[in-house]
Amino acid sequence: MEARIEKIKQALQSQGFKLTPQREATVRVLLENEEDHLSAEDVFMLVKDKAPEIGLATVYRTLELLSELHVLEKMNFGDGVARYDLRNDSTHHHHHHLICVQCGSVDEIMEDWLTPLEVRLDEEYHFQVLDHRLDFQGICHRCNGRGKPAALDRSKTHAPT
Amino acid sequence: MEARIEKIKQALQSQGFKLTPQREATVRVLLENEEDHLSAEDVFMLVKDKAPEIGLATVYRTLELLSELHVLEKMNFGDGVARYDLRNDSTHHHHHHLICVQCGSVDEIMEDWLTPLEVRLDEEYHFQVLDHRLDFQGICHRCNGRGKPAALDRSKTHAPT
DNA sequence: TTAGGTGCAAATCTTTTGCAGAAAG
DNA sequence: CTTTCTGCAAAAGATTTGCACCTAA
Repeated sequence: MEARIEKIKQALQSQGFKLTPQREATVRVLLENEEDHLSAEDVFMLVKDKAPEIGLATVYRTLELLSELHVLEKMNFGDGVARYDLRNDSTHHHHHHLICVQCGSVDEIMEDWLTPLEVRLDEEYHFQVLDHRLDFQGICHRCNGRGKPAALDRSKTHAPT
Repeated sequence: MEARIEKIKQALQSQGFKLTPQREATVRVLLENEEDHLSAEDVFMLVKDKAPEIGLATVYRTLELLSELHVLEKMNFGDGVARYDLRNDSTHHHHHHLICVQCGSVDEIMEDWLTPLEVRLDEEYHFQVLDHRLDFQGICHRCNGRGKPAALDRSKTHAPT
């Protein structure tokens, strides 16, 4: 935990930004809720517990800044709010989501299934892939009663609102 | 063109809705700009040429209604506005987008590359896929100077704003 | 002391909604 | 007539911005 904060601190400082108490509180909230896909409002309410004087605008500015530094990923599941996801270290981050149309949950798959496709894109479409995102809409294991699959054991979940 | 409007009219009427002049003008704009991914505002401005008295709220209501009828697909590329895409007939629609981080263009791939993955999702993740969406961020053929690939000849493009 | 940061409130932008009147079956 | 639909204006909700003050190298 501390090591990851230190790393984020360095990412900020390398670009001339500071890890202020407000930013640190925000980062801690993100680290503590890494399994979820929090919205700015979610983060704001959680940060208020640690630093009640913080303003919503500061949270937005922090999330925006961390997104630009590629510490966070800003994403949109179509529910009207942006959600943010910490990127794991320096390794490629793969965004494969299982979005349940019934309960609204979002599970995240940690495997990368797209490398072969990226090769094809380069060769057949002359497109140089920098990042990707893959979302599936459907019925999750909770709603279809088939039980939790072993493959999801290391997944992140964003519970429905 | 007329045949497709007739089909949409039937989709509306089968659910007790009418193809009003405003809705028809909206649908015609969508048909005439099928290669683009228009926002509600885009559609509104184009519809005004045909029917200057139309209100923005009507456009929003029409787009929402057509999305619910699965005539349109509502999507979000992270630029702050919802964009709409006509679905092709009754066949499955595959949403594979090449989003250029440099010029902002969005090309659409019409192939479906994900069927094998959907099988795996069912078997390994107990997730029943209803729909999917795959976005790649990167540098497009226009920006990297490698020329237009033959594979893109039947693609849709949403030009940068 | 100087650039970066913050909180607050106001502003902006997209989208939705209430309402009274219009259109269609 | 009764339901659906429309335009307008107002409202709502998310995000951004202007500004005066603050805080660290």
